[in-house]
Amino acid sequence: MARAATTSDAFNAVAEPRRRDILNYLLMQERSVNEIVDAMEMEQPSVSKHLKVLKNVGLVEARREGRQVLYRVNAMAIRPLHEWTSTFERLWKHQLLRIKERAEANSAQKK
Amino acid sequence: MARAATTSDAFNAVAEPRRRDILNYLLMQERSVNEIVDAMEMEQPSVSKHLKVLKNVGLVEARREGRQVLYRVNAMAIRPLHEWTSTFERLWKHQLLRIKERAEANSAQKK
DNA sequence: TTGACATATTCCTGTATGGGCATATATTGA
DNA sequence: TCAATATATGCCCATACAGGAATATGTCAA
Repeated sequence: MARAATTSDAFNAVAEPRRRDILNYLLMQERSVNEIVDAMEMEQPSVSKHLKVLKNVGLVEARREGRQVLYRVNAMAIRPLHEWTSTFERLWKHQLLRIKERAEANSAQKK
Repeated sequence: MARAATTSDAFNAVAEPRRRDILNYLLMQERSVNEIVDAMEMEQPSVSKHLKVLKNVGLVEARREGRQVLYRVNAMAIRPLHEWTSTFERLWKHQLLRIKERAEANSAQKK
């Protein structure tokens, strides 16, 4: 078996950096394909293909407006990622706390 | 160009479901390779390879204990994922709020 | 040193990728 | 209907996988 398809879930879809770039760009407002092309400095076919992947996993939605197609983020599709990472939040907070404690102990010692 | 290497960053590393499974399993405590093999029901070489990828991007750390090698999660490496997804948090909360409002308006109408 | 246990590495292969390029499809206005 | 604009799709190719099988490396105990 090869790697899981990019369209298999949001995790695989956002693994590609350019697709994260696109999502970041769409964060503020919906955009036409050409706006994305200009902003990302990518070839138009590339952008269309990335948008197709993002759409397949529900990370973006599209609507036609005349000749243009406007894409927008569907933030809900990012929630599973957020929730999965949150599972580890307690761990790194604990880790940060220990780092902080150590730093304080260190500076106290230097006095 | 092909897909980015699984070892290029945490995003690519956790795109693989089995690797997320392993991280989930390591969440509670550090584990030897064989413990992971048993729990995940995967072949030992597979587990070792996944662990190598995870280690390459800093998602796990290892220490030798006699014949065994014990792996543990390095939660800090998951933070970038968490922070990136957090960027979209406002959006889905807004979306959830609107859904809630609509539901309430609907039930009020039915009265 | 040797054998047994634990883990890592190598080789193989089918598969899906992302970019570049050309071209198809869709929509509008004349 | 035709040309122009906007977007999507198809094809090619080099690449990197993930799993399976075999084997190498490392560590301990006798």
